[in-house]
Amino acid sequence: MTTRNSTANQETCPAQALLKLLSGKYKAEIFRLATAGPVRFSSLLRDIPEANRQSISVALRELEEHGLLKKDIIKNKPLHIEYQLSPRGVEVISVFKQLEGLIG
Amino acid sequence: MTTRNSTANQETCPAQALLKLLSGKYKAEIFRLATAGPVRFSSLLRDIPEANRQSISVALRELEEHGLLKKDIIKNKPLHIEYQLSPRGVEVISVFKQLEGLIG
DNA sequence: GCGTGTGGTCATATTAATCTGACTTATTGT
DNA sequence: ACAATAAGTCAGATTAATATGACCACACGC
Repeated sequence: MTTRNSTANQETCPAQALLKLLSGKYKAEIFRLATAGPVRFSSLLRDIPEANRQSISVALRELEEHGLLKKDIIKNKPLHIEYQLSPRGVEVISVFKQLEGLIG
Repeated sequence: MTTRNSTANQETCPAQALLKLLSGKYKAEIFRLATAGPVRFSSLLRDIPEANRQSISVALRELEEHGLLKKDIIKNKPLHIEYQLSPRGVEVISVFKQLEGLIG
C-alpha cells in the first residue's frame, strides 16, 4: 500500500479510535456479559448465539490488545482461559452506561 | 433479503445501535466541528480533507435521521444549509468527552 | 490410542462501509 | 445567457468487517 494516506491515518478525534474499537458487532454484548464475571471463548459462543468463532476470536484479541480485557489461563481441572475486565475495561463500562442513558 | 435474521437484528445491548451510529469514519470529527458552531456540507469537505462527498452526505443524513443534528435552510444571501447539534446531539458530546478522558 | 472438550486458526465467501468520478438542481453573480 | 457556488445524488469500484466450514493443538478420561 506504499505508505500512502499517512496523513489520513493520524487521529483527528482522540475518541475515534476507542469508539471504533468498541463498535464491533459483539463488543458491547461481550462487555455486558463480562460485567457479570469472567467470560470464556466457549461461553460467549453459547451466550451470543448469532455470533461465530472468528468474530468472537477477533473481538477478544482486539479488546485484550487494547487493554480492556485481561486474559487468564486457569490451570484448574478443566484447564481453560478466562477473560475479565481490566481496570481500563471497567472504566469503559461507564461509557456504555451513559450511552444507555441517552436512549430511554 | 427475505426478512431473514429477524432475531439477529433485535438489539442485544441498548447502547449498540447508538455506538454504531457514532462510529462512522467521520462522525466524531463532524461532532467536534459542530460543537464550535453550525457546520455545512461544503465546510466539512474543506475541514476534513480526507473525506469525500458521499461519506459526508451519508453521515449528515444518518445523524439527522437519528436526531443528533438539526438541518436548517438559511435563506440569507448565499442561500445555504446548516447543520447544528440538537439537544440530543449536545448530550452525546459528553460521551465523546468521557471517551477522550479514558485515553490520556 | 481414541474420542471429547476447550480454544482457537486458516482460507475463503459474503456483506457492509467507504471511495471515485460523473452528473443534477437551484441560486446567484456578471 | 453563461459561469460559479452550494448541496447534493447515482452507479460502480475498492476496502473493511463479518460469516462459514475445515482444520489444528493440547489436555483429559477411558
